[in-house]
Amino acid sequence: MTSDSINRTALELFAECGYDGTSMADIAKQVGIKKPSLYNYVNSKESLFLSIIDDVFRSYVDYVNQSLDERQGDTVKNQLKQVLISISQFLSSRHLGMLYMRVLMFPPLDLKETINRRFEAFEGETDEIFIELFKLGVHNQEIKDGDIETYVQAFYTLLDGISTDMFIYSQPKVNTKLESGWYVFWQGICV
Amino acid sequence: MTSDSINRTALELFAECGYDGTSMADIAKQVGIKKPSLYNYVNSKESLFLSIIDDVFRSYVDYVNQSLDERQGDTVKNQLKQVLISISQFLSSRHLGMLYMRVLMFPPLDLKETINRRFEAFEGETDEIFIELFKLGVHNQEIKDGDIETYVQAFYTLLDGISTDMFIYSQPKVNTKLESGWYVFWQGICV
DNA sequence: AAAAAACTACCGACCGGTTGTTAGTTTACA
DNA sequence: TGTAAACTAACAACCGGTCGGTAGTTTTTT
Repeated sequence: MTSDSINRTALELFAECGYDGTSMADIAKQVGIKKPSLYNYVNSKESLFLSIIDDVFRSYVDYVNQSLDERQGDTVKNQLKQVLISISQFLSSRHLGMLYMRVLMFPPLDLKETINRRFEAFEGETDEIFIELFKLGVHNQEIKDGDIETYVQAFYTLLDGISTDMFIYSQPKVNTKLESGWYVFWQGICV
Repeated sequence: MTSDSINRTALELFAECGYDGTSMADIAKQVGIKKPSLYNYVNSKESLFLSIIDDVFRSYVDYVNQSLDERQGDTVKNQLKQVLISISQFLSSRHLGMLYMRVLMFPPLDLKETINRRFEAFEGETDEIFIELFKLGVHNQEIKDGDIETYVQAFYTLLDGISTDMFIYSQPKVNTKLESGWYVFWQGICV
């Protein structure tokens, strides 16, 4: 389907070159049609971009949820580490992850507010999951009895750190950083 | 001086709108001159951008060095936390920090290699400092005797996480994350 | 001290090329 | 034959960058 091809290509180019760095002509060329033909499938560059952003956010949340489901029943330690690995995998699936981070940190200026609103709608979905997970860890006596909120925030920060590193350093370096960050984090909260 | 004003304005716009999102006309307008007059001070958009990037990298390294110098003789714990705070301050000076992160993570595609080369030239300058600091901490029996490289990498990851958060969350939220991240990190490595 | 030359700072007009987008027309398929 | 999807042609607006030229100041020469 041409429509799918347009979405795939737009995702790739927006991720790699940014919103301003991607022209409709670029997209059309890579799809294999002429620029005006795009408008049989798309209302505007802006709406194409926004619809793709929605897909990206949704994929992210789904990915986290799914990878946790698969490990349900496992130790909290293993579940948490699995999340770290899953998210680093999601982000390393180049285009999805790249666009996710790019748009979160540096959205095109005129779309900033729109994007922020859409992001916050997704953000809450993951919060609850982690709070429960850390509570369970404390209950199971895997994790030191302390302020849950502190643990969650520290975990998010670790997550953001690794996410960022994926775009700066090579894959092996990122793995080292993941292992190091996780090691110290777990030392910091385990009983 | 007009030349200074151009540099200040260009830094601001490149940071806020990105390379592709900033036109020479935009810069000129904000400086208060017409576009052709810009070219009395600047050879090209590209060279203007690269010279500003160099300034940004240099500022970053200088800032870290200076904030460490001021705390020399203090406990390693305090010195490390000071670095965290200093860098979050540097990054929160909106435009310098914003352009630093933007260019590191999502450089304009045609300048990617050039920028990477310039970054690596600066990167090494901070490495040595941290290794020595952690070694000192172990020697002073503030820090558990373990793999120094692991500690440094975990610290960098914490740093990157907080840096990233500055662009996603509000200042109070970032402070919470900094405190949480630091608390767990230090718990993870202290004796 | 006066005249000439050089320099600085700036601008309007313009270049070739690209941007997102529309209108009207042809092609392919059911 | 009708409909969907592709096309060509064109649009106004903007892009980075250059040109020739004009004031006003500074420096050099006579």
